[in-house]
Amino acid sequence: MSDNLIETRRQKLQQLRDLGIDPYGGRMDRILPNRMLREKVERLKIEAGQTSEVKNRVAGRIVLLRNIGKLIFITLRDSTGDFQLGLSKSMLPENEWKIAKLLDLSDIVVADGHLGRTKTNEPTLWAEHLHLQCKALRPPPEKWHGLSDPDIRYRQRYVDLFTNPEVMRTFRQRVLILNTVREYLVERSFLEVETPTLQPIYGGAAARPFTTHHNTLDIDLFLRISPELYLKRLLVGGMERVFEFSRNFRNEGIDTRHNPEFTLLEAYQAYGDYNDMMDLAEGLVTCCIDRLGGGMVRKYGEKEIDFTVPWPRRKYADLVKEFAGVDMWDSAAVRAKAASIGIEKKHAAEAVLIADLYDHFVEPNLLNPTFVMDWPADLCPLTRRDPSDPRIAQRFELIVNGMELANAYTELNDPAVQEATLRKQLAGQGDETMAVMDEDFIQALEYGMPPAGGIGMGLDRLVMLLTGNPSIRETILFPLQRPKARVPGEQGGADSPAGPDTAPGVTKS
RNA sequence: GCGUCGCUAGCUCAGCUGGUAGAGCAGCGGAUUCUUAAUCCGCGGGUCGUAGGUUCGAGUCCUACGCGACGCACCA
Repeated sequence: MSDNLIETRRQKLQQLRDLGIDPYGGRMDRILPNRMLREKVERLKIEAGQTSEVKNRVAGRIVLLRNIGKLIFITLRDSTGDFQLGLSKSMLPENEWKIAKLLDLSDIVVADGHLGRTKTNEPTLWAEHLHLQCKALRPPPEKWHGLSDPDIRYRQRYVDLFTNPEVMRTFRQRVLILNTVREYLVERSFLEVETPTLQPIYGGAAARPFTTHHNTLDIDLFLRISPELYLKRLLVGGMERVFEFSRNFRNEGIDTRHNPEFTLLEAYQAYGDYNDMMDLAEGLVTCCIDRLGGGMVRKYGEKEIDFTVPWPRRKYADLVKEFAGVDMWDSAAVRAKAASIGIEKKHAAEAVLIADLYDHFVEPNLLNPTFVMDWPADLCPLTRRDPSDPRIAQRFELIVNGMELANAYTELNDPAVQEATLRKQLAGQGDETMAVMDEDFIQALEYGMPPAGGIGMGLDRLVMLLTGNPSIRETILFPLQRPKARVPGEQGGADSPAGPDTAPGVTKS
């Protein structure tokens, strides 16, 4: 049936073998990335129709193939871009010309030859030798429209990456952003650390966890929802500045801003406070934008977001007053306003109602980066209270396009207050999946933690905003998808590769 | 979990108020030494997401289920 396309390629594979050619290639040195080849053609000032004497090697996947008989033009793609390869019957050894005639879209090749430009001025490597590096058995998607079905794009990201250059570009930019964040912090004496992903007690955020089990110890464990409590232990230990790129796992819904596993930057700075974290956030993001290029005013869908610093630092209460028209300390007004939008939780703490008003009226309306600071203390169990007003906690969220990009505190380092707020938090949440008190964390605080500022920044979301992608799934290489049911008897499939019963000893680690 | 929309060839998509499936690209055969989504001539390719139902007749209408996208809820 539909295996005709694959069967045809299998036959070509056999023809290649009959020619004495290994269709799966091997080691190749001195490969120049396509972007460098392009730059080189510019530097050599080669004119249309000319070919230089300099020899080069090109490698890539065939994404376009134009067969003109005794002349074949191939567009090769690598992660840096495309480059044209010219194959001429008169320039290739006889056997290699036979390979050329058996090439298909998606095959991977290496070629040696001279850089030049065609008569139509296209930078081209004219091949003297052609090396087949991998015969592709499956055909690529449509060459003009590419692969657009999001389902297939996410499940078969490998096809998405070599088919859609803008996808490759996003993930290369993600690498640049993460490297920039790392360098920025390392330059400022932050130590990059790794703390447990498997935790016997989870905390540091409010979310349902994934659970797992360790067989030998016979204990249940949780995949971390946050590294916060471990990083604070390091402050106690004397590491004054620490950060971690933390993969967090939250057993919650999936939408354009949430993936069950996501990457959070968490950083802590002893003797600092949340004002330092605002400076840090501005510095980090600005530095990333400088590296990416494109300026501080960036397109995001139909909108434009202005990242020019300094970003407004607004008080939570002022914003609630401005957008909801309510004094958040006026209990009756808060309840009335909440009721007016259909929020009527009889037993809800007042802080929860205030948060509902904020979520409804304020947050969606903040487009440009805005620090929302000084939150109601009852919403912030891990945050230091304002010395002059205990109702307020020294916390901010950084909001961009109505989305929480970062969350930061002046950290609470009073063990007595910490224990009290955590117990209050636990009491308010009757859900049996909620955390138990982390006694060791309290004990650590009793040994003494320096005052500190701490921040958590969603790196996937940062990549969304800076690359202009509307969904977090466009910034995560393999976002979670529900597995498709296998058709009995069908080989392969588009699912995630390894099942749970993968034989031991086959992994590299 | 709820709602809306979608699922037709390997890919991108048409297919009206029900009448028995189409295009482009890819593929196959042929021509072609400067193409750029190459071009020209010819050819093959489908369990219309799955299972039921209505009907003389279903890609089209109905029901259920599966998967996805978006929105809502959840995510302090």
